Amino acid sequence: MEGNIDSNAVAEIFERIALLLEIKGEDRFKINAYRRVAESLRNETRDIYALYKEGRLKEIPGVGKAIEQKICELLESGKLEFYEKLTEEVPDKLLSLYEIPEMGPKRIKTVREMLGIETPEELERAAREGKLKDLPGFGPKVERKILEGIKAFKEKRLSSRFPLGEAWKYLQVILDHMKNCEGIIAICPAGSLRRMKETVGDLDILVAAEAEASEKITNTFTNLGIMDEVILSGPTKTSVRLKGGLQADLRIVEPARWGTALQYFTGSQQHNILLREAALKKNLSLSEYALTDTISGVEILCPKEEDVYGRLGMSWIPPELREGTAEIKLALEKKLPKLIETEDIKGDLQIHSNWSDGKRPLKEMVEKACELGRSYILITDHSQGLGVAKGLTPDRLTQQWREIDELNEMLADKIVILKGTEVEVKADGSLDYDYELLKSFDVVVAAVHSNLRQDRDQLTERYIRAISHPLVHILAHPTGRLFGSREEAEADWEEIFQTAASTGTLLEINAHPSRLDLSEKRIRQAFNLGCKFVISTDAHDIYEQEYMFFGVAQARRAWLTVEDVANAQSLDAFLGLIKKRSGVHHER
DNA sequence: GCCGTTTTCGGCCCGACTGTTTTCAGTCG
Repeated sequence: MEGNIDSNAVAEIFERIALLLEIKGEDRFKINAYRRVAESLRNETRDIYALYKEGRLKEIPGVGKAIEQKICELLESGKLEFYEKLTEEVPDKLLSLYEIPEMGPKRIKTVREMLGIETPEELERAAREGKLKDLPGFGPKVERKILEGIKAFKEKRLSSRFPLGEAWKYLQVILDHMKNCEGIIAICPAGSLRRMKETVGDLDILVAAEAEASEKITNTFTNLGIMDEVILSGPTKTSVRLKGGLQADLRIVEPARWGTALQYFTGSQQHNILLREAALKKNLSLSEYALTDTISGVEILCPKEEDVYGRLGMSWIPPELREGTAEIKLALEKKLPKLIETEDIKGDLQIHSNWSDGKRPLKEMVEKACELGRSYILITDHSQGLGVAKGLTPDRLTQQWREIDELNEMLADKIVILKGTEVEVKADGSLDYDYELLKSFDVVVAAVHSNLRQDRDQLTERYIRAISHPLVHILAHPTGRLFGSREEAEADWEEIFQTAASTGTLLEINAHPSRLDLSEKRIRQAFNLGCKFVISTDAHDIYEQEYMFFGVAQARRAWLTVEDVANAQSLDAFLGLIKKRSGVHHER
């Protein structure tokens, strides 16, 4: 059973401790230790209770004796005396002051000690009355910036992140706009977009160019059609706000320093910190400009990113793994897994046509799949009960199968079209087609679309019943989340994944950018419980079949390899996986 | 407070930018 404190909740406590210790003026290395553990815990996908019970908490990077004890205390009692003592000294309501731009630990400490300010409201009043500008470390400009910051804070304009798919569309517009600009030797996204994080804070774009070309490139960038305002612009760095609110940063570097610059701007911050620490152990100091020998002071330029990692004795680390977890250690040992790639995907296992709610005829969807080099696809139009999606009755299914047969004949040397369904899981966990009909599909994909707000136990039971059905091969977009409009359904995912593992039901990683479901954390959790996966586009239009790479990226972020993904196998191997499972269950 | 292919003690990423400064502190990524 999952407890009520998960690793995210523990991370939150340690993050708060770090921030409070900063205000208190504690040793900055101790503060970093807490911050690092918080970051590790946010990335931790193993069940923290299990680690605790097995005495393996120290496996979490950054957890030593003292922090291990604190985690134990939290898990046992739900409280932490150290934290409570700390907040007597430094009240935690001060933390909201960190939300205001320009307010860091030193200034928070100052306003508290000199003016007794503890909240944004009190800070705003003092700023309006002009009381801040005379404090040490403040001044008229800081005071004005703080007032502007509070305004943005109140209007909730700060720090909103964009779904990866949206940020990616903006990126395409920018790349398209820049592609004919003279002087660009290389251009590449960096930051969390390059790491394919499911949400993106801002768009970092790196350009390699000689210094003379900088002005022209900058001008091209700031003349973007989708640009709202230029925030700042210099010879090497330009920041703009795009219409819609996303910030985009352009950075121009000389080609000889491309490797270190791309490495630095890709991050994550935690990854960079650990990488730079590892560099220092080899007497090399790493910055975005170069590796510098700390003894001789000689600069080593790295034109390629591979050079940076290579010089540090590591294999190149895929951006999706650069979160400061275990990747640097494994790269040093040259033991990084070979991650799955989009080119490894042999078949797409969720495709809709205008037989149900897809926008295009079956034939066009199949032709696109051929063009993308798929060797098999599964047509998964909706089942009859999903009226809003023109779900198929048995009669219409028969007609559809006739068309599939014809297409299979016509395209026999190119692709195999499998007959499938995205069958509705009803509120009680039963399926929307009867057993006999289900048996006639090549592959059955089950999905929950309605009543996602059932109570937790009911919903869990419903999923388990569906997964345990002997004819269900794949569970589509398992948690039902939709970016910006629907959170993951509340259910006991650990139990559900355990059932999927024991029944051999494959879990879908839905590549559609509005879903990305399972999330990377859930993939990892399911993987640890022994599940296998498929990655499907859930395409409802031709072009959406190209979005496979979004799903593959999430799989990569969860460290999956070809072996973990059923549709990265040949058709025979894939069907073997499915048959084996059905066989086992038919014997019951 | 953590950590160890030079260390169980003595280290702990690096730089840009801004504004308040008289040589640098604070914030940010």
